[in-house]
Amino acid sequence: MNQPLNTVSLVDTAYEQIRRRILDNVWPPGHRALEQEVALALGMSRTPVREALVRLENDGLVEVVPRHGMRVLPVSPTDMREIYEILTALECMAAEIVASRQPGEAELAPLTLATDAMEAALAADDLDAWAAADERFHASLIELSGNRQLAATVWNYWDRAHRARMFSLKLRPKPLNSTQEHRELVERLRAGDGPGAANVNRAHRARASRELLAIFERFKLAQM
Amino acid sequence: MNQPLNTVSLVDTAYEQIRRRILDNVWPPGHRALEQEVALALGMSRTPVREALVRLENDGLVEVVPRHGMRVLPVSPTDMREIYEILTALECMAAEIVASRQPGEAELAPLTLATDAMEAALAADDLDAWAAADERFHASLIELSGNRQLAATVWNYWDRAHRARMFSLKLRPKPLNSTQEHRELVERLRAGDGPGAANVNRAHRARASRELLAIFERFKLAQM
DNA sequence: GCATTCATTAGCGCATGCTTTAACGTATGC
DNA sequence: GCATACGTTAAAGCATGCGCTAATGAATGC
Repeated sequence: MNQPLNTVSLVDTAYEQIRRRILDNVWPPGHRALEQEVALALGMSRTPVREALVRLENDGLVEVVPRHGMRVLPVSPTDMREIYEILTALECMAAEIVASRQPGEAELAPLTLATDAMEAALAADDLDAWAAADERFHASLIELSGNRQLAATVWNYWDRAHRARMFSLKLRPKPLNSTQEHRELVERLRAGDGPGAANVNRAHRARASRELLAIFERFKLAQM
Repeated sequence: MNQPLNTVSLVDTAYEQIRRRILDNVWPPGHRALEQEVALALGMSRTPVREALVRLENDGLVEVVPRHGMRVLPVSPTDMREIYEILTALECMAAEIVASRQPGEAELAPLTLATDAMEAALAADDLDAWAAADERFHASLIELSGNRQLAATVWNYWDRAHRARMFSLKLRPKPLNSTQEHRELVERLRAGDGPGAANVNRAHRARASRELLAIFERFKLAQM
């Protein structure tokens, strides 16, 4: 049994399926499953599942313990702090790179559009749409940097923090400051002010990180 | 055949062995080998080799192409630039974190010792020792940050850049500025000056990166 | 000679099976 | 009752085998 012409390998489907279940909290942090069970659930043999688990372990989403199968890893407050430090550093670097390129309006359009969408979503009280637009903003910034490896690393850490972010979305105060901070960042980018852009973004991330961690502590989401 | 009590798994040994061969340039960039060949070379079956290759591909060291086995990935000048941007961002963040902790002399000792060792190696004209000490300096700084995920990411990118760094070592001018820059960085850390430490480190990295890329271009190490 | 078709082959995706051994329950001793 | 020893079980590490298919080269047509 091999993958026909234009179908993906079982390893890839296993990887995607397991990843989705984890990110969507279908398999919440702490969830355990034996290789055999996963294989059964996905309708394949243990071999491709094992390979997918190797990748997911590498991504920091699961842990594989020899006689106990896989375990979906929780994200502790410490993990979140560490991840946000990394994301802050990388995003500031991205902002500096973009600013030093003196981007034109065409390049900056995705950023302003995403910010507009955030404002609209906030007005419509649609938190999910707000989160999606916010994500688009930051994704666009990263992509504008042109650094593909940086992008790959950022996506990976975003995945790790995804569940916690989604969870906090409903618990935190309305994200009223973000749009203004985004507009300031775009302004710095437009002006070609690298250090300024980095500083605005650092402050933005520091605030968001502080708020998120506060919620974490308050709701004891140590098992998230 | 299974791993007895305190021996590592074949997957782990395969991973380490292949990684070593790549980093030590025994298998240079572009080197290709079929799964079966690798398995034979390491005295095991294809299964553990496949799993090791998945990890190595994730690390960005090799590429696996279905009918052509693994291929050791070259590091292009673009890759190097991207990697150095990432390393700069993460190391500056580490420096800021360390500085903000107001580290005592005991904590800073590994940094000063490594810098001393660099100076001694330079006086003795021992480039390998210099590189090892330089690596120790940067490793200590990262570890002092206490951010384990940041450290893991940095190690990974270091691996990627390792071969190019080793190669350039013999081609570049004597690294005379580094020790002084390191001492300035330690001074900023000691003073608890986070932004200052980050700036010093940024300049340090920017210079090193510039020099390395210049060598790259000059010697057309596109296949490194 | 160059393109196209076809036959051959071998590389690998995946399933399966074997073996080891850690985990757990049970029994025994104190 | 608690600890220790022992037998049982099943999870997973790894080897192997099967079948598919892409790659290669030969054969044919132009």
